[in-house]
Amino acid sequence: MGKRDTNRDEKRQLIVTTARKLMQVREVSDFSMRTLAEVAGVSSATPYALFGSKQALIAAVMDTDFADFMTALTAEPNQGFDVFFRLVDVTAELFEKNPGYYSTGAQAIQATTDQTLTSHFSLPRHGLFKDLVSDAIQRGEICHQINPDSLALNLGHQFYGWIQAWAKGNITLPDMVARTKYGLGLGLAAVATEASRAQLLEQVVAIQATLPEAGVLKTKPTPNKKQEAVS
Amino acid sequence: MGKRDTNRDEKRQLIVTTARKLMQVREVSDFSMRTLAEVAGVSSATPYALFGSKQALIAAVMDTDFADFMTALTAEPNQGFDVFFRLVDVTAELFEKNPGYYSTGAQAIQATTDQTLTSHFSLPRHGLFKDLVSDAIQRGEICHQINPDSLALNLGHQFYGWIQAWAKGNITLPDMVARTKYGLGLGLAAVATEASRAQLLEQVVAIQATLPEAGVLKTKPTPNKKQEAVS
DNA sequence: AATAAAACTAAAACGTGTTTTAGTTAGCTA
DNA sequence: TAGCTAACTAAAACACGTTTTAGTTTTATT
Repeated sequence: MGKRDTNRDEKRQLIVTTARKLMQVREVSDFSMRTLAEVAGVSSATPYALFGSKQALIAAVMDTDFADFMTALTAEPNQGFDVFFRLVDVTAELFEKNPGYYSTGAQAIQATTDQTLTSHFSLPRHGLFKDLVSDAIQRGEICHQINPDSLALNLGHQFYGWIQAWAKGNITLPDMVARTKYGLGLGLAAVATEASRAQLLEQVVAIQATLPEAGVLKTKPTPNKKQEAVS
Repeated sequence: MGKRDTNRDEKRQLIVTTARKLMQVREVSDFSMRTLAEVAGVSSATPYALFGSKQALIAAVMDTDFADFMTALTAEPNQGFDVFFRLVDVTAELFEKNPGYYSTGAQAIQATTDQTLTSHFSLPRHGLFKDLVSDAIQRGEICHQINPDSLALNLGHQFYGWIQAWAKGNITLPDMVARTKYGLGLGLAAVATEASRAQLLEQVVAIQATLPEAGVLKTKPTPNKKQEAVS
């Protein structure tokens, strides 16, 4: 690798690092490409030359932490259905440490129409779910008619959806945990073999008791930004 | 209602109608507030005075069709678990008639951070699901420990998520139907009483057979918009 | 009819993401 | 060392959503 490439990589790193800092200061909107360029001491055209778009840049930022994310997820002992629930807990713990960061990232990922970006994140997550499902099938906890791919996709879909709801501020983090566990619990209970099923349903009903009513959604009044004329 | 209000309502109607026309011409981006104002023969400030934001306007547009949507959904005979599956079919049929329109609308609804707008759409849908679940409980098809509110929210969440995936172009319409039915089928099978459960699982497995592999996601190459210098 | 209030307009402005242009720097190669 | 090329810069520009300003019309009230 020549020095040219090295310099480019260093600049990429610099921009990614700066972007991460900006993403962590809570307010999602406090992060424009112009201020990023200014803070990083770089032309505002450079991030576009190096990453292509704001979303691609954010993806690159999150990518650096993604390894940590995956190891945090897979570090858990892998036995029984509880591993799915622990997955949710671990994710929530991670989010709690850096809410602004993950919220910004999740929203950016979801806002993009670039398929490569989304699959870049969805595929590893899907792989993890698929492995967990396959293991459960082999342990005889899930009936063998089930295609790991299809089930994993459904579980991942639910997970992802509630994460997005949290990122948008529609639900709190504990709520996200409960609703995700509820969804995963249902999906698993449906295909669980008789032995595991009863216990799973018991857990689901227990979670259900902690859920707030759906009607109680946070609602703000219509944003009426017209201020009255000051006489 | 005085003439002032009448005029305002007429102007609202005019803008909504024009907006719907623009939304139907397929390309989501072919719809800027400036062109809308121009086509409607109205100042570009007027839609903001009357609706507040682009998203609110789109919500208003979709609102006019929402009644049709709900009647189309509820027109189906309400018996057995099949009603949930028919719900998905009816939605897909509606989407197929006007893909650009519903796709634009769904994306706009999802992009907004305005809670009132989202709940405006999620609440009636949630109500429908809740009613269906309650009915199923009373018919003894779903065990009575289940809280209709919680289950309905989960089913609606899955439904909504796959609709969004379709609106973003991540999956095809038949795929949306299959994956949604798969998800609903699982959720219902989990809580179905013994009698209904076997049949439901059979249907789920049948749907599963039609699902494409998760790995086969549409992927485009990274958007490399740099064109080469023309010598 | 006179006046106040509201609705609407045209036009400019702001802050975005993004692209383009033209010029400069820095590394590589002959 | 000389020259080529990729990388970078500064600055302007574009289109967008949105807001503001100031002026004009329309309606309701007295």
